[in-house]
Amino acid sequence: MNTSNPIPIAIIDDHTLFRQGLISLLSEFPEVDIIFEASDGQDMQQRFSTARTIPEVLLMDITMPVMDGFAATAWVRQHYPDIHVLALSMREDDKAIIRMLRSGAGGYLLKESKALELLNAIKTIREHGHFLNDLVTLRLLRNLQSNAGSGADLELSNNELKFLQLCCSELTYKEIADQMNLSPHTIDNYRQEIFQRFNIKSRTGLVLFALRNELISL
Amino acid sequence: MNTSNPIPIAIIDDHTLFRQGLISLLSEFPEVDIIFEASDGQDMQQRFSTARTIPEVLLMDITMPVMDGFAATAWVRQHYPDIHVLALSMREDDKAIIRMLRSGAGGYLLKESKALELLNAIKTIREHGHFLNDLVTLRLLRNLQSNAGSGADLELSNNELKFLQLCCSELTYKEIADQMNLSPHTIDNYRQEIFQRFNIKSRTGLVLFALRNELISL
DNA sequence: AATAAAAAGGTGAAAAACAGCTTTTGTTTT
DNA sequence: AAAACAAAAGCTGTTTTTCACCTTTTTATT
Repeated sequence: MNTSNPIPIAIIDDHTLFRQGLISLLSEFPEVDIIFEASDGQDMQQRFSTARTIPEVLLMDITMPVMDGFAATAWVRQHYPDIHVLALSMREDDKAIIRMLRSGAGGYLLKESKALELLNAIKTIREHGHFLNDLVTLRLLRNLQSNAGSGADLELSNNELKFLQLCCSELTYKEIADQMNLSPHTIDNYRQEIFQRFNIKSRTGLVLFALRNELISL
Repeated sequence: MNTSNPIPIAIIDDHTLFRQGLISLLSEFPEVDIIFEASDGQDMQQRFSTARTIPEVLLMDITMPVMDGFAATAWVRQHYPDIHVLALSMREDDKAIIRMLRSGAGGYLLKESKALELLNAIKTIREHGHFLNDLVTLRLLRNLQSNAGSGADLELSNNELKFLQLCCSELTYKEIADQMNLSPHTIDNYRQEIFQRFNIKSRTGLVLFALRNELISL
């Protein structure tokens, strides 16, 4: 059946140039048939409601305006469980990959991949529901290991969060205590608690931690 | 002459899929002729040394490993002043646009543009040396206005930069001194100097400063 | 009443912040 | 080539902040 009829796919990406390029590139392969393209998740939803035929594999970008790849993937997987999503992004950070897989993507491919890799991924994902390359398996493993080690996924009380946010400034701990209407000792308790919970050793570490976990925005 | 012979161009972008897509897309237009493609600035330099013909317009990405778009553009403009560079990126922040233009790019196009816009930009830039769309002119204006206000652009020596980057860690100043093979006193000089030059009052402030000015990446 | 969690307290050592001064090195000026 | 100058590197202190460890009080939970 693989050779008989082409795989119907769709492309969701906000970069027109990339989208058009991909279409042009894939049109050379008879194995795939592009049903539609969309510029973001919301756009995609509309295409679904009007499309005559429905794709089997979606090539999904992450960063998009209005409705991003995470939300779009989750929506598709909920409403069309038979459709498989192949994430296609330039981001290669753990957070993006993990979250995309958690949202229901069956595979993750970097935009720096080659055309044949993409084609292979599309075929594999249609047949098996997932496409696992080194990139993905490595990140999954790393995620598991880091989760097993530290255990806790950052749960912070309101005060701890506020404290961390105020740490990302030139305020001294004493001044932070003032701002929060608490004793400096209490602040010191927060500090110490967070230090050991997340293996942090300095105020600088606190700032980096807050930043990396997007607790504050620059 | 525009219609007689096609414009020789080259594509420098680390994302293979994007590159190939673009080639496939542009090959439909007889107005352009793709001489070569490269995955980053260094790769591009090699192509230049081996290429039979030389392109007139370069489609240049910014974020690339080894040698990025800024450096690559500066190199091209210095060694081949007749070649025009059209920046092709997803980044639309002032900093990237301004810096790319300063490096010698004649125009700046987002990857979310349409194919015809790209074609138009290529033609314009070949003929006039620059392609100024709303995106670019707006940023240029804004940059001018903001520069009139603040004035100072952060100039940092190599050591100061390295120092600032190392500050964004849990290393103590003494450890930073070790890493840089310098006396702690010298490190203290750097610190003091930067403190007063940029009105910073604490190590935390240094971290935030480095981050906001994109001296380091998380 | 027992328990757990949050807040407040104290002490001492290490690191960071700040001030002031000298020497070396490299560049421009004359 | 000497003088002048600026930038980088080095040194000696003092004060403040940060950090670690431990105890007590208060507040909420069961």
